[in-house]
Amino acid sequence: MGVDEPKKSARVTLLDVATAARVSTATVSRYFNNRDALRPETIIQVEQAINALGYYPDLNARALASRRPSTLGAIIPTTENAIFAEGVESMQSWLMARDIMLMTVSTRYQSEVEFEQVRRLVAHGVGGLMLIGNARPEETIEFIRTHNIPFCTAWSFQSESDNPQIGFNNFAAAYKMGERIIQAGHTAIGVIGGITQHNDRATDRIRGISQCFTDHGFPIPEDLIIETPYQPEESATALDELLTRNPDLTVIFCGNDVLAAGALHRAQDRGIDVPRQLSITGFDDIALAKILQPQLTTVHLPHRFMGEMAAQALYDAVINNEPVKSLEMPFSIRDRGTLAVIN
Amino acid sequence: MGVDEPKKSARVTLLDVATAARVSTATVSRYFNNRDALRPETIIQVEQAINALGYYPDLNARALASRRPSTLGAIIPTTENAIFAEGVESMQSWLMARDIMLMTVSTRYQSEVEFEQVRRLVAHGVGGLMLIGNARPEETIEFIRTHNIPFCTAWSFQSESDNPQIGFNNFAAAYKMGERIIQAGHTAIGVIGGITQHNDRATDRIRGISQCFTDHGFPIPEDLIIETPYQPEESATALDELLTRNPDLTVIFCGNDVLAAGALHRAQDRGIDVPRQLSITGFDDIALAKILQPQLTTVHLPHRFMGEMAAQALYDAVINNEPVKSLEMPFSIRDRGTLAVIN
DNA sequence: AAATCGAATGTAAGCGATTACAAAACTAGA
DNA sequence: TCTAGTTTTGTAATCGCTTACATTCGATTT
Repeated sequence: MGVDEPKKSARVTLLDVATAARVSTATVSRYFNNRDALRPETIIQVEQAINALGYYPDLNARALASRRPSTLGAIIPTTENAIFAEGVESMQSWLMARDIMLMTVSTRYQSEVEFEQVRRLVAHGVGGLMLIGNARPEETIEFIRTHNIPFCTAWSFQSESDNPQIGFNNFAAAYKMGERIIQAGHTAIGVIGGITQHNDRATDRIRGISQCFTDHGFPIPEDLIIETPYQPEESATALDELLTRNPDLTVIFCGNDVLAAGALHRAQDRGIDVPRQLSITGFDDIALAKILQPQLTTVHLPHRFMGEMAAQALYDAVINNEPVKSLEMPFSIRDRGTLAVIN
Repeated sequence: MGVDEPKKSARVTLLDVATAARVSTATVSRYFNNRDALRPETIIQVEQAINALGYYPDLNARALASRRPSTLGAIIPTTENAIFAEGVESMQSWLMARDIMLMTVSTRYQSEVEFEQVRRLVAHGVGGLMLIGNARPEETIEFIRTHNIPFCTAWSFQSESDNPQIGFNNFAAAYKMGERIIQAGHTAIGVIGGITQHNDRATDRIRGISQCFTDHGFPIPEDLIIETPYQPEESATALDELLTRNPDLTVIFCGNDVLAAGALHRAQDRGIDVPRQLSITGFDDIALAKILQPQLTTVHLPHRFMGEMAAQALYDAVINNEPVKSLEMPFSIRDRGTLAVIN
């Protein structure tokens, strides 16, 4: 280690590169943003200086000067639920390839904090925002609109909403699952759904299954629909309750896979054979669905793909100034081991 | 809506506030950064202007001007594993309360890309960096050190490493679990671990259990230690293999809970009673551990707490210029239903 | 009333980039 | 050779903020 080593390695700036390459800062900047405007020899000169100095641009400074943001934001309920974790992960990797960073924060299902998080993300300069679902106080969207920042909602697609949405129709998916269940011969159903307050996905799923059973002549009694937090223990308790209210239930529709896991677990604890004596259906098709025993019959959703699409939509909006375009994602039923055919 | 509404809401800047409050920009800046230096009346003036205009600071510009970063970075293997997802989530929320954003990216276990991600995060101006584990090419740490940015590694604590670490001793934890297993009367053990290449956690866990059994006089034959990716199906296959190689195994030590779930699942598929005929242990204590049937006996680790500590360590380093201090986290065994006492 | 001094505020130079606009260097055509 | 028209490069303002330094303002001291 020499004595004359720089102690505090000050940042290598554009100016340093320019000086070393004997050109102006504008030229170096062009090297990154408008290379075609440069003579080949100049390009080489600059390139050498960059390599020699180990320069890389300060993306924040660039964002400031160019008025073109270098980050996007995503606000999700929780990373604990793999569907969101996977979704933002694929957003992230799609965006990173384009030199955009994603800032992810989670509300942990405290919807009151979402607005504050929007503010913070905007203060941090995000050029676009992804939120989950459409259920929220108006002022949040208003704030975003006022500040003129592109956004979309995801994991939900509701024709009645005028937000740009990259999501799927939870109502339809639940309805579809209902049809499967009815086809399999079930009429006595119990429902364990997520908390519907401030959660349009949970709401639509419950609405979907209810509507389906009503349409087919088996309206579900109100007391056979229970809302619980997305935790296995809660769901287990709910199952007990449901079975108390109607011991003849042959199937439990669960609002997501975690809930289904809890119900399955409890059923097995009670010595109930799933699916022979009781069928259980899930929703989301997270990895867990295939780990459970028997494997869960559930609604498959393209979470990763959806994340990527959201990233793309936001990117196009932010970088190319296009309006954010909505996109309805497909869903499908994964028939596995927890839905039995009866008659 | 009126005609004279501002079409493109240009950003409200410090200058706007200053003008409105009839003070200089420096004064407004002081309102945020050095309020004590202001006369009470001035504070009120500025406050009113801020509220009237709905101003909030541009954190990137602030970072640029103050040379004090407003973001930290975290690079994790995957969000698919809840331990990391939870960890970064708690980092994030701890930091957000302090006006710092966390940029999280995942390598998806492709360790080659980590270096590139470090570069990108640094380009995006992160003031500090958290990496997972200590196994990586030297140049990565070298790069970080050269650029003088504080960092720590996490989820691993190795006395032999000189990285600042916020983690736990994987070796010791596995060793401890080994002692439990031996206490329970087992001597014929099989191991299903994660891929050890570029993964010191996986490595140390396997080393720990091996060393323990060796120390107690039951060295584990090499062919009874299998490495597989962290996926239930892989683990299931590994279990089959293990049982082929030695049908008399009474216990399987798994490198994490997902692996344990896969093994458990397969064992049950084969009609093996867990734990009566075969015990299985996990590692990490993720939510899944309690969903499984029977519930998993596993090593409990304070993932969220660890994330918070890492955030704190980095924060102190970045904001207060302290050196990053290491911290060894505790672990404990959660005795649940998959480890049986035999003979 | 003048001098002194600390507190409160203002001025203006950056931070590291981008980008109008201007200037210089080429290229071709006459 | 000179001029007009393109390319290529440079100059300098700007993005929104912080902060060293200078200035002003009062209150206190003499």
